[in-house]
Amino acid sequence: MLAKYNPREIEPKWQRKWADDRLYEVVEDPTKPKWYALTMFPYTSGDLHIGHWYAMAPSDVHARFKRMQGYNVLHPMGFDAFGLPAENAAIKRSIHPHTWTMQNIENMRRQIKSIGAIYDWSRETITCLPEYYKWTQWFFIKLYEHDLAYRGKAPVNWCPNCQTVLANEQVVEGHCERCRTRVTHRDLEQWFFRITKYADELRQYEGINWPERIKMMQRNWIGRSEGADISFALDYPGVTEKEISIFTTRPDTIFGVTFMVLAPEHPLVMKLTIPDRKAEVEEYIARSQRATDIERLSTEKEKDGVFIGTYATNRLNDEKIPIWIADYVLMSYGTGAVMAVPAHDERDFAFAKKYSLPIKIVNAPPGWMGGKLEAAYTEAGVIVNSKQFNGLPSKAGIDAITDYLEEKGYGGHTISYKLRDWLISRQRYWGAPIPIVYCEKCGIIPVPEKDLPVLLPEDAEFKPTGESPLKYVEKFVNTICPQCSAPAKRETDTMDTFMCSNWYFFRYASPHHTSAVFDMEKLKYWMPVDLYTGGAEHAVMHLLYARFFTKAIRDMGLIDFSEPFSQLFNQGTIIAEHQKMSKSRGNVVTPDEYVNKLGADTIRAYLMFIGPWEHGGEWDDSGISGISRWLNRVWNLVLDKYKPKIKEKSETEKAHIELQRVTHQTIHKVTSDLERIRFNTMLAALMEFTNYLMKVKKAGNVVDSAWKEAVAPLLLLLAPTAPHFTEELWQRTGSEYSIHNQSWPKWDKELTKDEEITLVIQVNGKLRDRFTVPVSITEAEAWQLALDSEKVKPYIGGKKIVKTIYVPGKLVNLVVR
RNA sequence: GGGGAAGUGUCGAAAUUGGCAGACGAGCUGGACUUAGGAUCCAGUGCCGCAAGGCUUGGGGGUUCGAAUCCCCCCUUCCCCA
Repeated sequence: MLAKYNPREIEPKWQRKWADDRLYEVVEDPTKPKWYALTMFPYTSGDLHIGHWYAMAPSDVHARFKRMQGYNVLHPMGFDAFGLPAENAAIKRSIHPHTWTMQNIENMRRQIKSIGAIYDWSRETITCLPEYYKWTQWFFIKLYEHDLAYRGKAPVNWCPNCQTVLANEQVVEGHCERCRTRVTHRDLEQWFFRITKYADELRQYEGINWPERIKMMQRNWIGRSEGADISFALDYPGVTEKEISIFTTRPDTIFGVTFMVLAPEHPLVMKLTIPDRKAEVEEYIARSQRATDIERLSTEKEKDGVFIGTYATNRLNDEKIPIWIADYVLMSYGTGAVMAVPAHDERDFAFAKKYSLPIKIVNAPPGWMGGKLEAAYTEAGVIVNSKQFNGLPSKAGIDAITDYLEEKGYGGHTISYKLRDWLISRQRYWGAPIPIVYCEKCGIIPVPEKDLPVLLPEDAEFKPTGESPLKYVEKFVNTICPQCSAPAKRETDTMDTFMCSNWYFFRYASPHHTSAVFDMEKLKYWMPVDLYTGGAEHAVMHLLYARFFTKAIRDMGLIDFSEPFSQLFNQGTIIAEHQKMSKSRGNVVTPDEYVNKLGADTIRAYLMFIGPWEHGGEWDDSGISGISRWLNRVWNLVLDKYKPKIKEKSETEKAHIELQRVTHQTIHKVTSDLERIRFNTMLAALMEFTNYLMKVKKAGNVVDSAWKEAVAPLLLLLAPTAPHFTEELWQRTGSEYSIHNQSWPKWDKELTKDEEITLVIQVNGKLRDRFTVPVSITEAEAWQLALDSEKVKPYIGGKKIVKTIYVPGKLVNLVVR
């Protein structure tokens, strides 16, 4: 009686053996080509769901494939362990964030191990441990020393009811996530990284293989636009500012300015508002704070605003123009002020119509006779009503007018980005403390390297106060100045967790190195990452920050490459009940019960089979039995003894050649699908191969050695997908341990060649007949076949053949009339 | 609103990139075997039609001998926007 496939028994057995043998521990080996395969490390939320498997299992399959191809493969795993949920758990359930996080890691590590991946656990990296965040702090200081970190004022989300600062993700449609109170803003002194310095370089993707989609998203995020800064004169009693600066991409239309619009939160608004408009302006500002940026920028929403009662002067024609505020101008973009040219901007046009503001045409559309415009004319035209610039095409006008402004000192060429400097201060406990000391005498002093890490004190209060909990830990705050030894205070904000995930992939190269941030030799061997896989939700922030960081430390001379991830691949999202899986929605699908019932190998294969990896999709376990059945068939196919019905080789020639051909075609197909990251079709090919082998087995028409030559590749090709299953079969068929140390099968191109093809006969492009013919068929023979076909004759009888098309190996097409 | 991706059987999806539409699975329908199982094996399964045959890749138009694939317009869904 044949032993049954029992994953519950064999999976833990092999996992134990692989761990005992340290099969997947990896060391630098200059004799082998390296392959660094990285999956985005998970946040320590507590438990793993099927979405984590979807990220980890297929990438492990690819890494295993590379390993069998002879690469020295680094495939590490770790945990993104700092962050707000740990602190919320502390507040809600009185459990210390450290305890909560480490417990979660324990659980998640156990769950991840059940996948059966080749993770080298000796390299595990956890961002909330001092041995890691010491170096996060070290990098902060490097950035500070290179003028890439600075302090500045920035608004934070503030809940007046909870009296606390809120992270963006805690603000839901303008309200506090916890108490539903309307969120307001407050200015705080905070730390920034000067990512904008790299804005232009970050738009370039030379030498890296990234999805167009992600590059597009990053470029949009950076949002470069060329234009001009132009200052308008101000003269308002009691206000020291004598000018106001705007950014525009259309300086060629400056003579058409009929009003100016400031963002409601522009610092000059309250200073410039005349007394009897104050109430109205204040009310508008309050109202605009409720809208999100997306709502404010929507062209569907009717533009509204308020005149603040003051005028600015257009220095090019000395016209006085009224200053308005409107929420379609954002403080965060450009200078927070725009010159409004209603004739040539859609939003300005709508605004001018609504408030009956003048519309002055300065850029004439082709054939314009001086009449009024029905809508804003935003295309290129010819400059009119603009003094000495009249007659210039608008494109040339942009330069001419900007040059003139520059000459007069009223402004000049500039490039504006949507990208803002990266605010990294968090008024939170559970993060890496910013290693800075404030001394009354010496000012801002970075903590010296020898004093790192600045440890998070264990005994902080996590009650929401609106300030960092660290502020109330006296032992932490009070220190001495590293420079003059006078009493001083520590910075109490912690760093954004994106700073931790910014560089973890560097750490895996030498995770336990203590004398420096990296072991340079090892770093040089492994970096950059050859294939980085993860969800598209990190398209901008994490991936952009990691690129910025890499370029920044390159410029410090720490490394000599510019891009951390040579290839990027985004898998899709697994959803459940038509929504993203999340604890709060209660639709989390846990893999544990599936592992228990069906085994990891089945789930690995199923996740890859449901569709292209980049698609993701609804979790639906109804199809999983197809994989189960298939693996059971393979199990029986391999273990149930093959009984050839023939003895002499000559009899078997034709069947043997065909078996070889199918085998080699399968090797070719599986290899190229793995290379292209098309796991679903790879599995379909393996299933077809299995079906074919079942037929051969039933027929018994090849000799035993030929059979074995086909079964071995089947197991090897399946090994990355079903590592435990194939290891067991490999052993049971008496082969040498471990299957995972075997070489990837190679195909012989000669053997893959078909002897016969299907020749398709078309008439006027429509299929009329088909023949199985030898590949060697000549064009003349093909035509003979077509013309003699009984099925074709009725379609050509009595008609004239006007054209013939012959596609060798595929079809003939007769065009008749 | 802007930017992006995608629409193919009952369902998940294939189609080596302009050349046999629906591979491989799921489901369903028959059948075989039966120590009655949600097991295994065999056959069938896009739609209309008794058939010959016709129709069919969200809808409409176009290019081409030939279009799921390329171009234009429209519709729908999903993703991203500190």
